[in-house]
Amino acid sequence: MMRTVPDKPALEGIEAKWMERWESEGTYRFDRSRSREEIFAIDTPPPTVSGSLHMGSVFGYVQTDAIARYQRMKGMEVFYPMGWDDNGLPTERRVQNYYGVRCDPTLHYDPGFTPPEEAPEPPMSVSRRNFIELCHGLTAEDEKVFENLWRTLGLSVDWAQSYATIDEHCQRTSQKAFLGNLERGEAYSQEAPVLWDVDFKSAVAQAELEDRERPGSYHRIAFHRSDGEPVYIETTRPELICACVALVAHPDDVRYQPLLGSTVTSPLFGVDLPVMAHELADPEKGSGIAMICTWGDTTDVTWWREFDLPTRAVLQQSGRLQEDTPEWIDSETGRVAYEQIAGLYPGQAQRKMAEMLAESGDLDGEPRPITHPVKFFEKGDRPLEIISSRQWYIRNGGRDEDLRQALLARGVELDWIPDFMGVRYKHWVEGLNGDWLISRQRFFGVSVPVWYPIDAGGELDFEHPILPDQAELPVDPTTDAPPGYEESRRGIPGGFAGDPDVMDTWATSSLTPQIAGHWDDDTDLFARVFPMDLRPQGPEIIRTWLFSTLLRSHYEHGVLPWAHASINGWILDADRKKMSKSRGNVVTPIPLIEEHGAEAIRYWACNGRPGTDTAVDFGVMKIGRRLALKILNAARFVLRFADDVDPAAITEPLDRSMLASLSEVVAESTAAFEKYDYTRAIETVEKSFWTWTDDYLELVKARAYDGGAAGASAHAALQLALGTYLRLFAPFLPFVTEEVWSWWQEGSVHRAPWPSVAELETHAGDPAVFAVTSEVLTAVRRAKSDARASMAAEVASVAVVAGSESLALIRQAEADLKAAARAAEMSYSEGEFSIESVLAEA
RNA sequence: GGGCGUUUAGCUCAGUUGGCUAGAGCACUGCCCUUACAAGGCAGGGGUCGGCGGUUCGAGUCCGUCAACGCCCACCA
Repeated sequence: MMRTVPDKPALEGIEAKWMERWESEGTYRFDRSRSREEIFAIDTPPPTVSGSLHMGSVFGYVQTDAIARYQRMKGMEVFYPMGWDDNGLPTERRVQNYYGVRCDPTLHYDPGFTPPEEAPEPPMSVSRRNFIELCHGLTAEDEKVFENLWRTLGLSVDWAQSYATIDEHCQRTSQKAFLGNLERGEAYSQEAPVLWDVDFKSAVAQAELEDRERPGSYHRIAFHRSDGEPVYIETTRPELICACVALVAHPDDVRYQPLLGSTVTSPLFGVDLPVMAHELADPEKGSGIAMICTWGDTTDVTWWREFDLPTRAVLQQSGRLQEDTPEWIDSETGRVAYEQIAGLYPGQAQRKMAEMLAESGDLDGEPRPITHPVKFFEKGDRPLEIISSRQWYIRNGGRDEDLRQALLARGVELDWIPDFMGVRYKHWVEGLNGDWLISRQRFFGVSVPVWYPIDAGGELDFEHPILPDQAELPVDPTTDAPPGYEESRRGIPGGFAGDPDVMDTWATSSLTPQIAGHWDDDTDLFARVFPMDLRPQGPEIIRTWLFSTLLRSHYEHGVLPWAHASINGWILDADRKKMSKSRGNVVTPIPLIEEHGAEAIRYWACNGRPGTDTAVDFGVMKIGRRLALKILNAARFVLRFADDVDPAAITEPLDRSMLASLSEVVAESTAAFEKYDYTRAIETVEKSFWTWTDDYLELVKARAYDGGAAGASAHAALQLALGTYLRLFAPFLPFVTEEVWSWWQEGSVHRAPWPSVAELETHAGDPAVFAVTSEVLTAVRRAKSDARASMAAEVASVAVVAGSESLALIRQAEADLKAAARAAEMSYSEGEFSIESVLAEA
């Protein structure tokens, strides 16, 4: 092959060049003819495309790519698809803000609709179908931005395998899996209290909650015993007194023991309430006795369940108190009081209640401001309320000890990288307190694929849902008629009603192995890639994505979805603060790539260990760029000599010694990669490479220029080493290694075989020759540096004092050493190691 | 309140089953245009390994404890 080494090698332009070449040559195309044992399958996280690009996106994906590239060179066929998570609330929210629209499912589809140039204020209402079309359009744009980023970074994904969680294939997979869960009794619907976001008007799941510290006020309020004596409770939610069903105190609390089993009446409303005893009532909190409402918090739900208390729900899905006076408030004064707060939001109602209670004398003192944790939907802006509603659930072990134990066992079976991440999974599963709520009262998602019969009285029969035919999937029950019904029977007695809900994003993305592997329509492919090898992901979604994927696989296939889970760390800014939009310290990757180059960004990412928080560090990126440049320049030197080299010509002890060291590096790097320890791998290779360029290249330079048999040995050794280093660096620095490889080798370095000890060992000698020779060279350099002389300064003599074994090693490389040190004479004597260099007169 | 992780040079980090004077890069200092590389090279200074206590012939490495920071979880009266 013609060798084409540029005169002035540069990094500029090579990224774009190889990005295109890899695509056109199908370098990373997956070959599905290979058997399962020959395939390495990766369950890539589908990024939320409506989210912003940030360094966290870059970090984990590059690390995974390094592993993928290693596996590919090792000879595995790598199944490395990319998905986009476009389904769900984040997209809806982005579309609402971007176009200034809101979805109103009661409107009819407008085929000619185009959104206004400027987002209108207030937002305009559009039909469900128009809204969904806007979602599809915007996510398609967002996906292009992400794909461009991934390509720029050099991710070796097979773009032919891409999927999007809202596409038809994903919807079909998601609905099929749901119907399987339903058939086996793993999914069910139930009318129950749920955590409700009043802005999104949707239920949310336990995994999507977060606590936020919020200001509140303790109101000390009198309830009344039958003898007229007050019983004071302290509450932050006086507006829920109208929904109170009981009071509760600790059974051992002597203050309230006399009250247990008696009845008190609520202030203003005059409702009779029993006083109960429960261990969860904390004598230290407030006055030690609390009111139970339906429902102010999750403890209320617990008490309500355990005591089988009546349901007195007043909060509506809108977040307002209901307009009509509840029937349990049956006194005239009670009704008058309720009318004051009817239809208000909780905050307004609370202020009104405080006024009314002060007036009636039931408020003791002023409300006392406090700060307390309040449950929020992680993407929400207002506190969650608890309301009663019918929702779909998948059993997850939260209410079934056997299942919980089985899922904990799966967590133990999984290989966690790093190990301690398994603990997070364990604690999450142990802490589950309810089944997984998967239905959402939203629009841009996969429909819950069921309909309900409507009886003659107009009531929906939720116990006997009508299911679709498999062949019809995916279905949208809000527009499609169920099997055996005409569309005209929708919503009428004796007809049917479609379930209006969609499934949560996680209900679909928990099936990424099944989606990517085409479980529903390509059993041959699925058998070749499933169970997968690796799930790389962030730590914050262990409780969601990892857990739910494991659960679905456990149900559907009875196995772990993958053998290994690699959890990356957090990205921190220079001040070691976690990056977040609210802090305003997010660093976006595109400008960084433009400034430092993709290789530099990759180098930074590959130096972040799994599970270890990593700071964005421009210094590290700079080093990566320097390394890439060094590879170019070193290669230019190596390849300036003979075109045809013969490895059999490698006879010089120094050359054979260098190759022996390199062989150790190959072994160490391979062992590290086998343990998914890519940082160890790059570290080992990099350290060795710098020694190679700084010492070995300097030592053999003169001999290489001189030629002859000794020169031929150097030429061959240099090329053998270069070819090895390029392959060792290829997983990390794919562009520069490919560029140099193309100067003198056929094919892609990324499809070249991973270096082996076997290919080097026949040319390897004693690694100590190179090591000790380097030491002597360093000592001579130090002498020159101390003398403030140029490294090119002539040295009259170098006196080496060392042990006899070391002396013997050094003598083997004497000629190289003299040339590199510019030394006229070398002398040797036995003793404590020391080097004495006498510089020649200037 | 519970759990996990981190704490090593000014900065970012290595330090693999406990073993010679604790390492790298950046930054800093000095020298050097040496025909692969000046967006470079060579050399150098710099740390009582968060505190305390313990095990051991020997501890950055193991155990206990405390502290700071980060993250996760927790029943919000």
